[in-house]
Amino acid sequence: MEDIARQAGVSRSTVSRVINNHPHVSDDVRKRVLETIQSTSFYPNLTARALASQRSSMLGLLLPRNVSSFFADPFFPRLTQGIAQACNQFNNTLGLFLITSAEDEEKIFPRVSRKGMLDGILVQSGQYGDQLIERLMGSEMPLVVIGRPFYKEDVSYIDVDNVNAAYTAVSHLIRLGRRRIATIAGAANSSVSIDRLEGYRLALNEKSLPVDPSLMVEGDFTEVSGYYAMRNLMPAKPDAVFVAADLMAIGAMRAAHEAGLSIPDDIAFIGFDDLPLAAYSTPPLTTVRQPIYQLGFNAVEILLEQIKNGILPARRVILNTELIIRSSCGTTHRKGLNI
Amino acid sequence: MEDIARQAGVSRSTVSRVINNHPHVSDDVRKRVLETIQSTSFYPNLTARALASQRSSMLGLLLPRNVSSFFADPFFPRLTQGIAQACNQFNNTLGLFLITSAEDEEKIFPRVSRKGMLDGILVQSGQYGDQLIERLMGSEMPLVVIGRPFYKEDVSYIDVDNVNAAYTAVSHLIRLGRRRIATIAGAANSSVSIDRLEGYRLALNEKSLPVDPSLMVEGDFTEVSGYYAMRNLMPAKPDAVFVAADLMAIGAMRAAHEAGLSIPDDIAFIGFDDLPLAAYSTPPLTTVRQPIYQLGFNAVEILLEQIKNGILPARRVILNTELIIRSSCGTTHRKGLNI
DNA sequence: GTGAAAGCGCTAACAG
DNA sequence: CTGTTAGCGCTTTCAC
Repeated sequence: MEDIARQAGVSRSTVSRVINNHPHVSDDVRKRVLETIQSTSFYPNLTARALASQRSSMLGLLLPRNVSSFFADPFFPRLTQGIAQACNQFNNTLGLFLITSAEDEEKIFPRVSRKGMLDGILVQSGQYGDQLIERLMGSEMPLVVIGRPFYKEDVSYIDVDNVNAAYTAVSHLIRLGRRRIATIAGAANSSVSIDRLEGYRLALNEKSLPVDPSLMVEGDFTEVSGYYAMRNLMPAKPDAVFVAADLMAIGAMRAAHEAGLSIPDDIAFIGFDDLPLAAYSTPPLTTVRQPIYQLGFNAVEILLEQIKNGILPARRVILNTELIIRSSCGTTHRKGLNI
Repeated sequence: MEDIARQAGVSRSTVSRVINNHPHVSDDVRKRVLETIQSTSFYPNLTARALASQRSSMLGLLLPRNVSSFFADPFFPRLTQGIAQACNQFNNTLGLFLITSAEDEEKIFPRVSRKGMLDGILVQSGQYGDQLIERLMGSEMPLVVIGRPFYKEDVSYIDVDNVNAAYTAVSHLIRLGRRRIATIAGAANSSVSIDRLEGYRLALNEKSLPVDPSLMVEGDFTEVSGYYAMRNLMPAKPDAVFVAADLMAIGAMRAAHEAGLSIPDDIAFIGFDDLPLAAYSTPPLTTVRQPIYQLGFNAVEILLEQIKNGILPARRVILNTELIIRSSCGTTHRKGLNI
């Protein structure tokens, strides 16, 4: 920078102003500086800039997950993409922190919670009992939670409307004439699972259908868990299943096929996510599309805005979902009523 | 740091020495400093340290991928995990850079290729024609490529032995009596696909079996592409298929089932990856297990070593794979020879 | 509109 | 073994 200041015949301050697009620089000087920057292929040292300006232009993404679920569920890669693209678009760098153990957390926490390395934090909503988010709130770092946190006083977060999504899906099954509607939920300690289960209950209650525990089983978002969950469900003879993830739905349909059930005649399925897979399963899966990429992208936007304007007031953003109707849920049930 | 130096009654240099575990500090002074650090819950500003020491302790992971493949293939999350855990273990921070367009690359390249923000770079081997790795080699940054690069002069890289893995898998099918062995390869412009295809050819050649183009089709690593690839393969009536990815193998088996073929009696399958899914497919999938997590973890180790000791000589590390035999490939073919 | 000067918070010779 | 003194490469008042 010294060099390019000399070459352009100005001071370092002026070069700095040009680089940072400050006003109050005469056009010709700006042009001259820009040219020498071009010719020198100079690029500012980001560390030095961060130290001087107290802004690193780096955002941290914390993923407090057990090892398996991180790579079982396509949700994370997709979310990460949205975040990464947003970071790039707004000229920020993304730091990735996978927290898979308590030791990880102890190592990572001080690194991310003090001013210095990061301007702000995105954290995936953890499991019930997880204290990470509260600890993070205790620090002065701007924070946006992805997914509804359990203790949500004064945190900004972004989530999809899981309750309503599940409600809509199950209501659809009811409308088609299904009456023994089961659900394969996700892990009970995540807010996602809780909310989807809540939507399931709401829809049943609304139509005065019983909420039967023998029709409710739990998986862990993997294909395999869906397969076994479905086998456990068999004795209860459901005529439809609302599954909290496409991957589990695929596994569940595999179990149904093996048992000789015909889909959707004997049993209907609705998944959640709308993975690319869903359109090509046998039969194609009716599912709830959630804007995962948008979730990540918007989270970055919110975080950046809070970094700029202060962390209060906490913002809450809920994105809508969409029911994508394919053939796994059938049309009106064969025994069914007209709509 | 100023404060804690004063509180401990020493100079800042001494505090620095203690923090960085330098020798030549008396035990009692060290202890005193450590105590005040504890009580103050002081944590050094990493940006300042990076600027002063010219080492950021931050590694960059560059993923030059088209959008879809990044989240279709569980390979990436798993790899990322290995890398993230290694970074954490060695007290480094991981920066994630997804490159999904030429503009992305132009924005990201200067950020990562100059000293300042990163100490070193991990880059996923790109596609044929991709110039990113060469550009990166032109910079002075330590670099480790994950996967065999196309132009491999003087780059350090780490890869699994894809040629040998495919050779072993196909040889196994031959040994079981299969004679019309097809393959569903990955995208032709990736080194992974090329190497696996090479191993396929080697095995056939060794036993003087013809390499029949009608038995060779291409997918893109997704389940769906495997499904359609298998349908394209049907007319050629293969009695076995070596599939370059488990996900595609699952899709291919789905197509085979739909066509009324029995696995492994009519047709055998071998996949690649050994995803958790593979053990639970119908039938359980014989597949090549590759140490993806290790790949990532070791890549970090190599990079860190090069950062410490200089980037020359380039290191090449090839990890071994393992054929996991399940029932999708059958035992000796029903028409078969004894082994 | 531009330059001079003072840091940002830490590390690293260099003395002692 | 410890303190003093310069910086690392940039941003940012504050004068002019």
